[in-house]
Amino acid sequence: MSNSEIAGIFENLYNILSIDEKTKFEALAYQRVARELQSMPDDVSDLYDKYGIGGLMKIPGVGKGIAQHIIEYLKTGKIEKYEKIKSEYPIDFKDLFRIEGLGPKKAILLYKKLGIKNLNDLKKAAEEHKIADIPGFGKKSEELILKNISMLASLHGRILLAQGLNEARKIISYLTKSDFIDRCFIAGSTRRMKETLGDIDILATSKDSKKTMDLFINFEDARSVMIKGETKTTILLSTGVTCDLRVINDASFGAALQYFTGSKDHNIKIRKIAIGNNYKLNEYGLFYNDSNIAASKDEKFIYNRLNMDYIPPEMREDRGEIELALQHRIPELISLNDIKGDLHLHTKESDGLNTTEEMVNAALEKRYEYIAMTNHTKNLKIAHGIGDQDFIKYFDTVDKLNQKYKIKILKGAEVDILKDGSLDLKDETLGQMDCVIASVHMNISMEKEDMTQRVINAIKTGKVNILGHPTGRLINKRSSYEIELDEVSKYCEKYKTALEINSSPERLDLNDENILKTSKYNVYYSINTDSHNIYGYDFMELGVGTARRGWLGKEKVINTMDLNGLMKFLKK
DNA sequence: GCCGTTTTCGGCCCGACTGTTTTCAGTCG
Repeated sequence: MSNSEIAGIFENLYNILSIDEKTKFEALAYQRVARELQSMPDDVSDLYDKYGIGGLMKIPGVGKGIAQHIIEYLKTGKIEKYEKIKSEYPIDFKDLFRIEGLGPKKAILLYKKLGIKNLNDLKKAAEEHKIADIPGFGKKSEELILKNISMLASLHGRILLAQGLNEARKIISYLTKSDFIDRCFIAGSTRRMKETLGDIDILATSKDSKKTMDLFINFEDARSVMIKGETKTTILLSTGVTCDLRVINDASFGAALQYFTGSKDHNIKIRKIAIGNNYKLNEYGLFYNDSNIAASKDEKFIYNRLNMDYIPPEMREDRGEIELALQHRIPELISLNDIKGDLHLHTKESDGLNTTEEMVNAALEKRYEYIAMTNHTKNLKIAHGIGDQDFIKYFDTVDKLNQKYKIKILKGAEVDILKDGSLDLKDETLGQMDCVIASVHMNISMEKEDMTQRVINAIKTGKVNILGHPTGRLINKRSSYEIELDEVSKYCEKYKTALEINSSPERLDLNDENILKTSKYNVYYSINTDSHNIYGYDFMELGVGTARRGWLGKEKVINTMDLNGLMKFLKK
């Protein structure tokens, strides 16, 4: 993967070039490409191999010059321009930037004055009280640096979406109990349903912003106050992430929600379009000749005034959605209400915590039309996977419950895909099932070609309805196994195997990028929770959010079908 | 260095907060 390495180089070029007035715009160009490279699903080296320099120049922000730099890196592992500048400023910017309030200019000043290259150097200099004397710094900044360094150890970096949503909702219910706060909404990456969050953004309208901020800093999970102002306050939560509260006038609500939802790249582009139409867009409104025309209503008016379709928050990543909106081609995305059942559930029979009947009752509360019981198979001993005989016996239980309850309980399994791609149950057993999920759980470190073939072999058995968590990644813990999803998708199309969007908080697998990638093919998806207890059903919103980030409509998702439609799809 | 619903040259998002200043620069999102 060359993308992140090259992005790192361009990021540093930005840092160094941005301090000089003469090169600050050139710096921006490098920064833009750095960000583009990091969010791009395709590897630049593949792109160059396949399409040459023209392929590289298709990347937004990449012109001839930067394309040449990328090629130079791919061929030699170095970029001469950067090597030269780096020898002048051998600074570990990434390390230093972990300190809040340190940016390129201050970092370079610290290097010039004190030779500081990294956090270690910085810590030493601060402890020796050398920082305060440097122009632009002072006693307070020295203290802040020391405080931030000691705090770094306890920061967790990015938290899972599920955690963030939880925390955000807790804050909102805390704030809205007061009588001076009117509206209170989740914004930022949480609203965009990003799989991990670096911070939490909350937006509130209030009659009394001072009182609101005072209330906010007294929230029970607040560990410390980082910034406190009239309109913006930042606290550090005990989970290790920060939470921003912005208080705005009710009259600016729509514009503010648009602005604070982001993403940054999306907003920059939208604001440029506004300028192109002689408007000015900021968090207070959409202005034409200094008169505010579309601020107080909801966000939709802003997009519509710019001659665009409304763009759902989950799509706002500058991945082509703006161009689509300008052509009025924003698709109708799936929503949580479209889901008619959950097709990946575990019970006590393998490693679940609840009985089948308890799981059925919980599904009834969700008003589901159907669910599928899909326990692990014998290969997965750690999860108490069960064998053919036990499945046959278990299906009697399911038959009885089907008599008793007004919900269709499908017989199924999450069958292991063995090393050679065969399935971990006999054909006769699989033949008695309504819904077969096949997943890779063991021997996950294989060469890309072998893993791809393994999964394709499983699909080619013709018994697999759903490919479970297709890449096997665990967020913040384990990267996906090597697999070529393009190839897999072709077979999914041919054998009517749906790709799972596993909604379990740590999985979210397929993720948004892989959904975008595979939806080029005529494949279906199944959004499942992989619940191991009755509370797991609630994770469905994470999977639906991920599907929305992958631009999916409900017509592509099999568990939005009614029971008849679903059974037709599952029939092999 | 890149880019163009006017542009192949002249722009490049924009406002809040902080700490350093004595009117502002740097950072952040």
